[in-house]
Amino acid sequence: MDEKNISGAVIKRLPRYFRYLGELRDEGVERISSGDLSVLMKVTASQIRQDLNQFGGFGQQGYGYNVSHLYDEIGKILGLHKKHNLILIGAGNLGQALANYVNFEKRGFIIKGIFDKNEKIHGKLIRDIPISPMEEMESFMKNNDIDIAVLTIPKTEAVKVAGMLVRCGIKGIWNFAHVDLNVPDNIVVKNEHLSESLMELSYNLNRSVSDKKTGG
Amino acid sequence: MDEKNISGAVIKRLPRYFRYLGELRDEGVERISSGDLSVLMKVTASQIRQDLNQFGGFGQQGYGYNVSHLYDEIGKILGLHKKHNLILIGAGNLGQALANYVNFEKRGFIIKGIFDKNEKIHGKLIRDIPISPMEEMESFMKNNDIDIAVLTIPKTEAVKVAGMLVRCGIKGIWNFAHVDLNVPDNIVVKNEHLSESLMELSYNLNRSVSDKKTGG
DNA sequence: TAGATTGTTAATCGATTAACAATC
DNA sequence: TAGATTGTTAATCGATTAACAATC
Repeated sequence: MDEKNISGAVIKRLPRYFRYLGELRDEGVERISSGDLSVLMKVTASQIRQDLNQFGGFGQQGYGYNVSHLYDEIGKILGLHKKHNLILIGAGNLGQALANYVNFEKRGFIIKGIFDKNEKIHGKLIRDIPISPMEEMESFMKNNDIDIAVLTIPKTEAVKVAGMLVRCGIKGIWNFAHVDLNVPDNIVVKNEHLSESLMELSYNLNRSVSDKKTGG
Repeated sequence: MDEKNISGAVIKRLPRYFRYLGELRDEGVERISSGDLSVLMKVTASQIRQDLNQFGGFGQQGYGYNVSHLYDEIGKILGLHKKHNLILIGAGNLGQALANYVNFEKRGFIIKGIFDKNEKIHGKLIRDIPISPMEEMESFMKNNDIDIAVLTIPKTEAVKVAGMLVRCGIKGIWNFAHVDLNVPDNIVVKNEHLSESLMELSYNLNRSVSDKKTGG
């Protein structure tokens, strides 16, 4: 809404800038130039300046960028100054791993509820949050201002559950199921297709040294 | 080695083609045109033809593509016809989740060893594989023809362990630690920075409907 | 053969990099 | 002021889409 249309390529790079700036800030570095940052991050200085300027002039000629200020600004752009309430659907191994990951909470992503259809684990606590039956999801969402659902269930169920979430007014879905969810355009889906990542890695393994190019 | 230089953008799309073709094959579909596949996958037919032609003429004018054959060919391109031996380093929640994920094994990614520095869990079995101390990693790698290491340890340790892996002759690293590993050019690193994904999702949540664009 | 659909070239679009005037 | 470094425009490079001749 506030900014002009920013390309997805730029957005994907913001969290990495955020990470490097956070580390610099923690090391007590006050200012940095696009040139120095480009060496650190192994990207071009031109790209850094171009990217940051999509959002306004955070730098100053002859000086560079104030690390702490730029860090805060990128945080705001990414929406990290706001709290996001999440629910986790699917309390299997992966779901539990994500629920236990404290760093999300530090960034304002708060897991409010955990749901699973397996009644044997209902009531079990994960970081003080009880695992609840799927049937309770709908009313829970109404009462808890949930923005994001994390889907860590098999693909066969994911499509159905995504439909339920949409009806309950979810805004974003972080999808770990290996299936493409078909949801309305105003709902943000971020797929985490780990097996596709591994296949990409596999492809690159078989290339010659010079061809290789991976990372992200 | 065999193919000319293929762009990373194309490679990233191959696993998704592979998935759709696998599903079509399982449904008994024998052939499909780029046009029909483009509708299914929500990409342009032109892109499909362009992508596939990087690797040779898999189709036939007036007919389309043979689903089963194309599936096999893409599998080969991705290196899925070969077995890959993996080790998992870090048997915390996420590591255990990945180790328990059977589908990797189905695609030829076999976890041979699991290592963790926490001695309390040494000897514990995950899918019949005992968790071993880090000290045994080096000799294990020598005796077991390991291609890929899955790094599910905190970022503070990941850099150090990556160095060890390089010295042991690892070919690829699937890195879940939130840090950029600094390894020689001939080693393939695929980063899985989940928190950066979540930030990207967060950014898109705050955009207006029309701006939004996410997915992969 | 006629129709369908590929393989491939050309056109367009978008993203990255280079260059430099503005300015702190 | 002189030097440094941004913000921004222009040039380049790469990726996507359109178009159509080749051909099954």
